[in-house]
Amino acid sequence: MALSLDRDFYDRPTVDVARDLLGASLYRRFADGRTIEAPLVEVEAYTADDPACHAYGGIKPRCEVMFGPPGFSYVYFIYGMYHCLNVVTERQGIPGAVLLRAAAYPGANGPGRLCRTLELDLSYNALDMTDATQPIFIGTTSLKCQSERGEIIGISERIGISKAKERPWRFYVKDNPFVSRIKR
DNA sequence: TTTGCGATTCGG
DNA sequence: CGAATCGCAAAG
Repeated sequence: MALSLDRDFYDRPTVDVARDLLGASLYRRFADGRTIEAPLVEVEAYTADDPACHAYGGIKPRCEVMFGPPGFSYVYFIYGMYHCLNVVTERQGIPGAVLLRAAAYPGANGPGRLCRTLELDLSYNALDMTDATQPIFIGTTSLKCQSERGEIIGISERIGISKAKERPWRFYVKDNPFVSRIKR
C-alpha cells in the first residue's frame, strides 16, 4: 500500500499543489474491498480570487467544503449528468481546490469520465483524502511504469470555462495517452 | 414562472 | 456542432 499524502501537502498555494499532484495517484477502494490505483496525469487549479472558481463570490452550500481544511474531497454535479472530483487546498478559511481531470486508468480520462469510472458521486464529497482508510485518497505513485516523476509536465489554459480563461493553471503529463485533450 | 448556463461527454 | 439533462440563479 502506498503512503498517503499528508495535510501539509495540500496546505499550500493551490497552483503549487496542482503541479505537484502530477506524479501522485488517486486510490479507490470499492465496497468489496478491491482497491485500484489511478496515477494523476491532468489537473487544474481554482483559487479564491479566480472568477472561474465555484467559491468565487463567497461560501455557498455546494462549495462549502472548499472553505474547510485542506486535503478533503470536493465533488460537484454538472451538466445534469456528470460528477467532478477535486481535492481542497489552502488553509482553513481560504477556498481553493484542484480539479482531477484525468488519471492513467482505463476510462478515467476526463473529469466526468473519471468519476463515472471510479463510481464517485455526491456521497463522496467532503471525505478526508489524506486518510488511506477512506474509499478515496491520494498517495504516492507505485505504478512507476505509467507515471514517473521527472516526466515532462505541460502547462496550458484551463478547459471548458468562460471566465479567467487566460490563467495557465492546467497541468498535465506530456505525451500521456490518458490526458483528455491535446492543448499544446 | 421562464430562461439560460455550467470546471462535460458523446454522437452525427 | 448540437443534444442530453438538471440544479440554480437571473430575468420577466
